[in-house]
Amino acid sequence: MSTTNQPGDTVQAGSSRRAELLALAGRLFAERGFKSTTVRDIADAAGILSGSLYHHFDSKEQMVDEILTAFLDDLFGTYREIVAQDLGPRKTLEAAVAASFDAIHKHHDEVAIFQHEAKYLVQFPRFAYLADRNAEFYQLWTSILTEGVRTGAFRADLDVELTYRFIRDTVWVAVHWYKPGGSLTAEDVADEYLGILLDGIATRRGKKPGGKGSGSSG
Amino acid sequence: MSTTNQPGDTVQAGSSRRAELLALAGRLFAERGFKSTTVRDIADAAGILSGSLYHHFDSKEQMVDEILTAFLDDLFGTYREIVAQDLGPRKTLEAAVAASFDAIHKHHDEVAIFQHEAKYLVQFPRFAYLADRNAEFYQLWTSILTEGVRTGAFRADLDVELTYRFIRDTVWVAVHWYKPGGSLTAEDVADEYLGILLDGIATRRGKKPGGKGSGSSG
DNA sequence: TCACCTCCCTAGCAAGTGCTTGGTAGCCTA
DNA sequence: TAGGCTACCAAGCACTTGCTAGGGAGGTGA
Repeated sequence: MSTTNQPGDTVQAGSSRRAELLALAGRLFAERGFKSTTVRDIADAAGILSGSLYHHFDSKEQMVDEILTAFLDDLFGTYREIVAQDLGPRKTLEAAVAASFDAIHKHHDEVAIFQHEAKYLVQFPRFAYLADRNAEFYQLWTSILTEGVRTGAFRADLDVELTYRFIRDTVWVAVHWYKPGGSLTAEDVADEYLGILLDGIATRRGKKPGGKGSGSSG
Repeated sequence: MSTTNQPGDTVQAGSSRRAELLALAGRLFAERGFKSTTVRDIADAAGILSGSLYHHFDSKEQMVDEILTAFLDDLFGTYREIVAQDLGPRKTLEAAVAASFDAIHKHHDEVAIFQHEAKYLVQFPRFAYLADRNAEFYQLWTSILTEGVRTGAFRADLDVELTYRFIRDTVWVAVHWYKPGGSLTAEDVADEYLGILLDGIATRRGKKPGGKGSGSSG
């Protein structure tokens, strides 16, 4: 796209009406899924006809693309800031978890879309960047965990790969039940989760740390 | 449906061809989602035409209904057996987690379908039973946790509601990455997860002396 | 031989899909 | 007052969707 509109071009990204439509589309994509949301659904929600959407966007794909790109740029910017602060493994993990729950709070629809649609969308060349983001995400968390094991902040017998998956999943899947504006703030949830993740739910009973979970303690 | 087939009825549930088709449909529903899987996709996978599916099934909905019903009957049967054994909170939790990962191993597609489609399907009267199952699931886990807090097996300051969500989510979302036949068995994964859930990933430092970490940073 | 069964095919319908085309009303600027 | 802009509508195209109607091949039992 050139810097000035050519006749027939869709509207510039700055338009406020465009932003409204994107937000509406995001809400529906998050609720019903990308494929299951029709352009007529989006248009109905906006009070216009489906064809009119194509004044603003080239395609339905472009809508979800813009939503995800903006969100991921923002989220990974935050992650990089956290890592750059060099807080040590434990504090870095705490900050990254908090930032993730904060993202669920502030960008609820976007997180839901990313979580549900990335696997499907990434197969299309247009969305190849989603794979890069996933790789960066993996790198971020596993290096925190590995460093923590090295320094002794985290248990030496930790399976970093599995722990990464558990953290990733638990954090993002919270988008299913976390409601912005509910009684629990994102901070509350992050604190409670970090409590479980770092120290576990069991009480200490003279049990040796580092043992596998199935030790007898009736 | 009556006990004998009427002309025009679909085939009885016992047919082996029918079971094959159900398994194929389950695989596709799990991979692409229920709405995004077309009857032509299923028929293609089976090497027949889409219309021929309607010899075996009344509708696409019936397919997913049968898949979910059979799976949930099986899963909740297992849960009830565990609870009936009265093992105490910690062992009950361990057994329930293990049973859940085992379900992911043995009924991978079904778990994926349940996890992704329940929220959408439950809005239709036919699938109202999904809400009952969710309620039973909630009851199962929160009573284990509450009992554990009462007996002192779990931390007194535990937020049972939140902890329930974390456990539920982490367990089921593993269906995304757990591959039956991979290097990790469902038991391995369950053990590792229980290790994190019960004792946390952090080494003991602030709480009690005796951990090997020396408090290097933050 | 015949009815009846399972399993599948051919052909197609009505509704819904993303998207396109040509046009219009109102606003702003020179 | 002409020209260009934004935002939309009306109509419809090519295709996909779940599902249906009617039929036929091959097997089974009486």
